[in-house]
Amino acid sequence: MMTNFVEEIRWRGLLHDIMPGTEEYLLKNKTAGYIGFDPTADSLHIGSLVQIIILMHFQRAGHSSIALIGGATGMVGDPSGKSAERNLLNEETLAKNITGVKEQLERFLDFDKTSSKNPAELVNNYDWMKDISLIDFVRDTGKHITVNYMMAKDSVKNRISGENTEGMSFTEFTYQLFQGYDFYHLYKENNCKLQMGGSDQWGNITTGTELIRRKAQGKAYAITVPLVTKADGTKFGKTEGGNVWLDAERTSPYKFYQYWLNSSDEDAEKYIKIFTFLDKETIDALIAEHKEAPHLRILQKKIGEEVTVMTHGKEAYENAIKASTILFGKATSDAIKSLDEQTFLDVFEGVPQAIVTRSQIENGIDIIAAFAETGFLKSNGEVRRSLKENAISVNKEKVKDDFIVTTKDLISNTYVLLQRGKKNYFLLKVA
RNA sequence: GGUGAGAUACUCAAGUGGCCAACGAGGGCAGACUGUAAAUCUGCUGCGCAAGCUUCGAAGGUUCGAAUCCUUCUCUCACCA
Repeated sequence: MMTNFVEEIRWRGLLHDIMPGTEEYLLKNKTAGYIGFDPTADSLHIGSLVQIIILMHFQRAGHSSIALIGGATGMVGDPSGKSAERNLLNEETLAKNITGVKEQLERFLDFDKTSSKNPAELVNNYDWMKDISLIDFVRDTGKHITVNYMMAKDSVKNRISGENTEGMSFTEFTYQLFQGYDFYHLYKENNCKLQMGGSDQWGNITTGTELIRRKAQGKAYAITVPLVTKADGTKFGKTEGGNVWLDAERTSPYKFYQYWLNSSDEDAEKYIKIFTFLDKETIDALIAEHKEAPHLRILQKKIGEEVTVMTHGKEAYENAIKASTILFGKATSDAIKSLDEQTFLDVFEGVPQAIVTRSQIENGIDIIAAFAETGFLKSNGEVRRSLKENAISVNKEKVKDDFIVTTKDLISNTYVLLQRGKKNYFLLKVA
């Protein structure tokens, strides 16, 4: 049984553009739809999460979702939304990226043919592109699309006219034909009638529907989703530390959770619709509740929970909560010492460290030396100043200038947590 | 190639012989407040506990004393060609 996929993404604010007739067609026919993922890195980031979620909705609505990995198109480079020529990836990197992206998609989409009634499918366009010769491609595909048509696309226009004099290589110009061919291929082989993607993909997608119309006299559909934005105008999915990745190695579950938790109220109302699968009533209730008591940040916590559990699993989510409580709550040094070493390291992943010897700590390290000589703070004077400001903590407890760091302060018998202010952490590690 | 202007701390920018570790603004950091937010208020922002030490494009020089005057060099900008 199919549900109204278009209506579902519409109320969630996930519908940017839709080809006329798409909604009606999807209501009457079970079909397949696809979204392409370019393997530009060995992990996807939360920007791609939107596309993944669209595929999940599509699958839930009773259709078949196809995730396409751009093994071939990734070698060409999509000019959409780019003002300058892209660097090409070498094959080795590309292979590694494809593997990484594949693994991540599997966490979200059900590809299992035995358990699922309408399993999702994972395809790599390299599989069919690699065997097409240039002559075949030019004769069989290129013949159907005019250069005039291709030139009219924004992604091309922006690069060959106006202010931008950088120009565009033939390689990138060809990209839309590659993507169009993918759609044609899936249309023929997988009964795929719909391509979805970010709003910048509209041009590339319609090249595909055009190709299908001319080459196969068929009708195919297109839907694009809006770019996720932040109310303050900064880029979604970026922190000072860089992208927020879906890979736990690159962005720890703790940081991942924190990213959502730190959403502004305004963004949170949008995000809960986009990134969670909660139904409308639940979301409306949560929004109302949040407005009553904004300081409790009900929305942010819920989004954090849903998305973190979906991406990293329940256990990782609970650890993230525990870590957050310790870092930002009124944690005592006892609570910190109660952490097992792994959780402790996860929480303080990326925190700078310095090595001290066991004998040093057994003799006791003067608080000024502990902060200055380890390189945490720049000078003794800075430590003294911070002490005066009451900004120095050891294991989450404020200390005075006569404090001596000794073995009793060790966590897991190995670490001492130094802190200046609320957000600057530093670890002493006993070697 | 010619002429002129300039180079001061993270950034902008005062200072034109001693009162200059150098006004002010922004930024940054911290404290209070708060929702791990924003706004606001307060403090700090070369090293040193201090005496003091090292800083104003670089190197020399004048002077009791130089960011400030002189010489050379490097770089930047403007105008001319």
